[in-house]
Amino acid sequence: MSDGQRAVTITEVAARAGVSISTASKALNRRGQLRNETRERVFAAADELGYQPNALARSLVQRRSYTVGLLSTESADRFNIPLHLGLENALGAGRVSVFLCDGRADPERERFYLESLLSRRVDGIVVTGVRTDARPPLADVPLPVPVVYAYSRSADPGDLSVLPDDEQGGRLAAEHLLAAGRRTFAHVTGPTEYAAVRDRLTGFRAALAEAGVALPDARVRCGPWREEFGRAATAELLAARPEVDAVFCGNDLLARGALDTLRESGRRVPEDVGVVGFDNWGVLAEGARPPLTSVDMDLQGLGELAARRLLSLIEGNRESGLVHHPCRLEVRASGGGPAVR
Amino acid sequence: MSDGQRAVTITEVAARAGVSISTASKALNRRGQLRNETRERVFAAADELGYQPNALARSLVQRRSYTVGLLSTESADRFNIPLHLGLENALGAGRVSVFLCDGRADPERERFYLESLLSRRVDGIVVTGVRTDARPPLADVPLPVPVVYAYSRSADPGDLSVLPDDEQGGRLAAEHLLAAGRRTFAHVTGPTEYAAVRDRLTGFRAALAEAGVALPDARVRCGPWREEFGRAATAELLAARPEVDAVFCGNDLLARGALDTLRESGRRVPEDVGVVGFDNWGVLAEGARPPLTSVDMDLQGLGELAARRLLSLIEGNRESGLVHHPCRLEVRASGGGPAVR
DNA sequence: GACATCTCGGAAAACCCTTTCCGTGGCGAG
DNA sequence: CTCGCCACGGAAAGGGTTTTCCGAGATGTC
Repeated sequence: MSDGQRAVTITEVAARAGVSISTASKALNRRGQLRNETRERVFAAADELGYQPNALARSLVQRRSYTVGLLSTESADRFNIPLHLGLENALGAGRVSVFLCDGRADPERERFYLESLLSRRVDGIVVTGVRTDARPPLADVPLPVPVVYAYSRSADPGDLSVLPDDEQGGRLAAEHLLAAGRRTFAHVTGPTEYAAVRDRLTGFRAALAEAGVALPDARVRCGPWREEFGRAATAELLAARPEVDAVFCGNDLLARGALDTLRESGRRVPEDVGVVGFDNWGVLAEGARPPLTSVDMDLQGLGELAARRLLSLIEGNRESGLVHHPCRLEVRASGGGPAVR
Repeated sequence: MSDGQRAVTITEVAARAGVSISTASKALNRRGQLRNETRERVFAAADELGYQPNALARSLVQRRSYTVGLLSTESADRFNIPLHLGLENALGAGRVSVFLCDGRADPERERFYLESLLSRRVDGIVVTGVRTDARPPLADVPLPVPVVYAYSRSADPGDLSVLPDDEQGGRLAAEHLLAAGRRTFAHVTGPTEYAAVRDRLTGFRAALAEAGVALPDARVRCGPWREEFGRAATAELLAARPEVDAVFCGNDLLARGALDTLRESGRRVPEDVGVVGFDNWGVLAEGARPPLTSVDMDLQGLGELAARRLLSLIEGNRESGLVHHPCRLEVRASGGGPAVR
C-alpha cells in the first residue's frame, strides 16, 4: 500500500552477496560461468531483499520490451475476451505482457494508441476486430514492429491475418444437420456485407450440394444480427415453406429467435426441425430451449495462433497472407444430430 | 512491417536541430526557458525524423511508468469490458496505458501476474472481479504501488474498493414497479452467498416497505444464475401466488427466463405483470419480448471512478474503504412504468 | 562603468540494468 | 618450467531519457 521506499536494485543485491553487479546479473539470469556457491549467494541475497528486477531498465538495454499491444479496433466486443485469453496463454509462457487498447472504431483513437504502443517499444502488435472483412492496414508507412491481424483482416496482402474458417464452419453445420436426416434447409443470417455471412453460406451450401441438396436463395434470409430478426425471418420462412426441417443461423442470437418462433409455431426441436447456431456463445446457447448446438470459432485457439505467429514474426521470420483456424461444433440438443462424440 | 532500423533518438533530433540533447529534451517537453525559434527548430527536426520518445527510458528516469495493471481475478468476464473502457477513458487522457492480466480465478496465476506488473513498475493496479464479496487482498505484504479494487472488494479495510450500489439498484427496481401500480411482488435471483444478491434484495425490500408493501420470503427465489432457473422459479411463483404482478430479477438471464414463463402462462408483460432485470446486458435485454427494463450498474462509470481514485492514490493521497457508484435504470417496455424520461 | 538580473542553452549525473571484454589464478600437458 | 586453457568474476560501456546545475552573454539600473 504505502508508496515511497525505493525499489531494491541489483546493486544492493550485489553488495549483500559480496559480488560485483555484473556477477549478480549473471547469477540472476543464469548466464556466464559462475560457481554454484556464488550463484546461490546471489539468489539468497535477492530473496532476502525481495528483489524485483526493473523490467524498464532491462528492456532499455536489451532492446526488447517483452510486451505486445492488443489493439482492438471495433468497439469493445465479447469476441476480444477469448482472443485475449488465448494470446495470454501463448505469450504468458514467454513472459510477455500485453497492453490493451480499445480503438472504439475511431481511426483517430487508433492512431493515438498506435503511437503510444510504439513509444512504449512493444515488440509487436495484434490488431483485433469483429469483422473478417478487409480493413485498411494500421498505418500507411512500414511499422518498426511486426503486426498480426486477428479476427480482422488487413487489406495489405503483405500483412498477416489470422481468421476463423467460416466456410469450414458452415460445412460443419450442414454435415451435422444432414447426419440427422434433414432434407429441407434454411439459413437465417446477418447482413451480406459481412464476409463472414458470405463465407458461412458458401461452406454450408457446398456441403449440402455434395449431399445433393439444394439451398435456393428464397430460403436464405439476411438481416440485422438481432434476435427479433431471427424470429421474424423464421416465421416468414415457415409460412413460405412449412416443410423446412433444418435451420442454420448465422449467429446464436438469430438462432435464439428461430428457436422461439419454431416452438411457438408448434414445431418440436430437434424432433421436427434441427437448428444450429454460430458463435457458441455460452450462456445464450445453454439457456436456449432446447440447448443450442452451435459452431464454435475457438477464438481462444485463434488468439493462441495469432500469438505464436506474432512471436515468429518477432523472431524475424517473414510471414504474410491469410491463415485460417478451423471451427468446431459444440453439439447440444437443438441439432438432433448424433450425440456428442 | 520491416524491423531492423533503429528507432530515432533524441540525440539525432538534437543534432539535426543544432542544439544539445538537454535543450532538445526541454523543447520537446515544453520545459525550461527557450527561445521560441529554438523550440520550433527542435520540433521541426523531431517531425522530419519521425521521432518517438522512448517511453522506457523516460520511465526509468522519471520513476513513473505511466502504466497501470488491470488484474482481473475471476475468469474473464463480460463485466470487464465496460470496466476497462471506463478505465481507459479516465486514464487515456493522462496518457496512461494499461496492462491487462487475467488471473483466471487462480491465485497462483494472480501472484505471477502481480510480480510481472511490479517488475514492470506499473504506477498502480486495479483489481477487478465478478463478485462484490470481500476477497483476500492481493498480497499479504504492503505493496509498493497503490491498488484499487473495482467490482471486487478487499477484505482489508485499509484497501480501497469501488463497487456498484446494489442496494440502491434494488430500490430503483422497486420504485419503478411501484410507480406502475404493482402490488404483489416477487423476486427471482442468484445464490444467497453473493453479497450482491443480498444487497439487491435489501434495497428492493426497503423501498417496498416504505410504500407499505411486504415481500415475504416465500416470494423470493434464490438459485443459480441461469435462464432455466428463471423459468422454473417463475413457474413455481405463479403456481403458488397467481396474482403476482411484479417480478424483479437478480440479473437479465433470470429475467429472460421469467419473461418466457410469464408469456407462456398467458400473462401479458407489462400489462399484467411488470418485470425488471439487472445488469442491462444489451443484446439480452433488447432481444427480450418485450424489451427488458433493467438496472444498469454503469460499469463504465465504475471503471472511470476506479481510475480517478487510483490516480489520486498515485498522487500520494490516502483513501480507503468502500465507495459505491450508483446504478441507473434503463427503461424499456417490460416494467410498464412511466415512459422513458 | 560596475553590478545585479535575466534569458538561453550546455555538461553531466542519474535512472537500473545487460553484456562485452579482460584479468587472474589454478590446472594439466608437454 | 612453460605454455595454453579454463573457470570465475570484475570494470566499464552502453541503452535513451530527464533534470539539476552552471556559465555566458544581454540587458537594466544607478
